[in-house]
Amino acid sequence: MSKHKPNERARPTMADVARELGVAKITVSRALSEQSTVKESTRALIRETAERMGYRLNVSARNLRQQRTRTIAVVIEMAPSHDRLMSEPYPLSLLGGIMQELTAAGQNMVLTTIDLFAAHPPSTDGVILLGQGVHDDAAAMIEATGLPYVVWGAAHGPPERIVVGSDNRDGGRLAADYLLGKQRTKLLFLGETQHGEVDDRLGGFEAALTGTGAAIVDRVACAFTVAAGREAVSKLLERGRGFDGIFAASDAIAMGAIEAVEAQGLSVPGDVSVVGFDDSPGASLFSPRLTSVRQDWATGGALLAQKVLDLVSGKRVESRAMPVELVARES
Amino acid sequence: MSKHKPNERARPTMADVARELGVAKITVSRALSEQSTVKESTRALIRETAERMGYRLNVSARNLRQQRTRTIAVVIEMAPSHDRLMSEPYPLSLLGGIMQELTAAGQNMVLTTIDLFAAHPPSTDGVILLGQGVHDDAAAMIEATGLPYVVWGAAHGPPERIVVGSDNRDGGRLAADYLLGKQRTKLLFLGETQHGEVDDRLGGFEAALTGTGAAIVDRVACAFTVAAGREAVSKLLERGRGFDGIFAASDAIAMGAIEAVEAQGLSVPGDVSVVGFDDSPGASLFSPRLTSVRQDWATGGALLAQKVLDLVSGKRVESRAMPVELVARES
DNA sequence: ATGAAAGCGCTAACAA
DNA sequence: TTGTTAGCGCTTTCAT
Repeated sequence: MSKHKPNERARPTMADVARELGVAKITVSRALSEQSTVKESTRALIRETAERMGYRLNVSARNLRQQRTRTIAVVIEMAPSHDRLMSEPYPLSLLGGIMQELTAAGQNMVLTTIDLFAAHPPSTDGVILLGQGVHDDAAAMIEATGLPYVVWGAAHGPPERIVVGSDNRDGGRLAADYLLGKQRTKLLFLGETQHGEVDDRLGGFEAALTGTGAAIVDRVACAFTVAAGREAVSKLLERGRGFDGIFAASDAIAMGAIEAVEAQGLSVPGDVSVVGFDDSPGASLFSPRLTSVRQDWATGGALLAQKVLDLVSGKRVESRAMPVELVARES
Repeated sequence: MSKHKPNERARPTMADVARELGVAKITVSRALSEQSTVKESTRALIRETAERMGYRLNVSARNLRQQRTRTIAVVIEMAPSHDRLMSEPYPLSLLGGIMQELTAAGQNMVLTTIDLFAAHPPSTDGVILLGQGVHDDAAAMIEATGLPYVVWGAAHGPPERIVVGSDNRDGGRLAADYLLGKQRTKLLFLGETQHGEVDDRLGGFEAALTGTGAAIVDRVACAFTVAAGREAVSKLLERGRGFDGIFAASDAIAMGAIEAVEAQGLSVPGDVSVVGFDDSPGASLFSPRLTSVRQDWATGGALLAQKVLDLVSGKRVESRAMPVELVARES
């Protein structure tokens, strides 16, 4: 019958299904997308025939025709790994929140690194960027694509950029209040302030300290890992203990710091009080159980997703800082 | 000049760039994909012009024309969340291994749930499925798409299905050997054996016990959470302690079990020895530090990615069970 | 080294 | 309720 193609191995297209039934392919299109303008009996027939022939929609073709992809890119700065699980600033639960929301909206999510995104841009309608990168370079790269995008992090960029993040300044304040409540006066800050969010944490911490008698006696730039925290504090302790309280920019750093303190025969919280950040899963498992500032990752992720989808559909959108909460435990 | 379109707001296409320079659009295409058949000077000119005009490749159009998407779908069974971080059978590091490998191959990754995949199939060349689902239903659904796919889990399905997973039977054996070495003889197994991987763990555990004088005295189906582990063991202990060793299908379950044991005034490992599974990040933080069977997630993820890409490019591919390792700690 | 024509598979717009 | 026509933006094929 079909003189066009001698029955190749390839999968059938709408044209094939249409020819089989003697209808126009637009009718097949309408039927399979359940449009009510097609008679229900016709729809059923087409559905069955398509099924029987093994027909599958070619998503690329539809994306091209409709000029949209129902896909959002989530761009992270580096690949996750086992030893970074707890220390990563952007954990699985942030992704979970994003995914939940995108899924509910029927949107797919392509997960990619900043490098891959630059080299092989995927086909997407919008972008969620987790972390601006040092000096905003990641955000600038995304901006250049012209796609709608939102960022997780600190609002240090241009004011028109949509940013969702925790209220890191307030997190710093909470940490300060906790340490002040423990009568700590000589405080140590551990964290890399090149990172906008960490800078905000330090800012809020300092602000809450002014006029209290307590003060920051030292600050050490420090990666988000247990090892980095341990090393930083070990070095400091070699020249004697000049502090009685620590605010660490992540729980991993805090754990490393505590290990270093205890390695000197000192006790936490006896000699030194410690506050971490993130309330990671390990915080309540660690010994001593870690006091930490909790971020609401899941809600943050959901907000990111909502906002980027709103941007895609042309709505106006605003930045948002999410409240944080101090979880007081033993440290 | 351009009489076709009165300079719309839309982004320029290759045709626009071509018209601007008075060349054919195919030349623009060739130049931008750096084909050596185009004179270098022409290439440079086209590159600059495209850049100046803000040209961006339309990936959907290319995907349609080339009949491939450079994208692999990773299908998970449910969205990750904070409280599941440690207990999930498929953690971030598995994803990390997949991502690393796909990224290196210039492939994008779309992360999706089984439901979303069914409702809105993304445009992909292949699928990595994490977990077959109960009764294989997830795998069957993927199979029906006709796309090349590989599965993480246990090789309980049809033999032609490509499966990558840990050697769970050997993991069970290692757990048995450890408990036997601690002179434990009345053993408890905690885990949901509907789950193929867990079933293999139990199988290897039982096999290693035969003819040793030790035996399984009880087994409880149990979700992958701390709470489920705690509850299962609490219930058992209400009628007295009939066991002196526990093999739990995950570290989270093991932690819950230990909490329940200690809540009765018993000690781990004094009265009861416990082996977990996964060696999750919390295992070494927990008190007592948890003995656990470690899976090599990152390598597993990398293998999954390699194999699905091989399938996509028509190569022959085989299933693979990865070695596991017992990490002996305090429990 | 460059170009012209064709068409990937789908759906919007406009008939009938 | 169904059909016709056109075209999304790109790259393959075949010419020049």
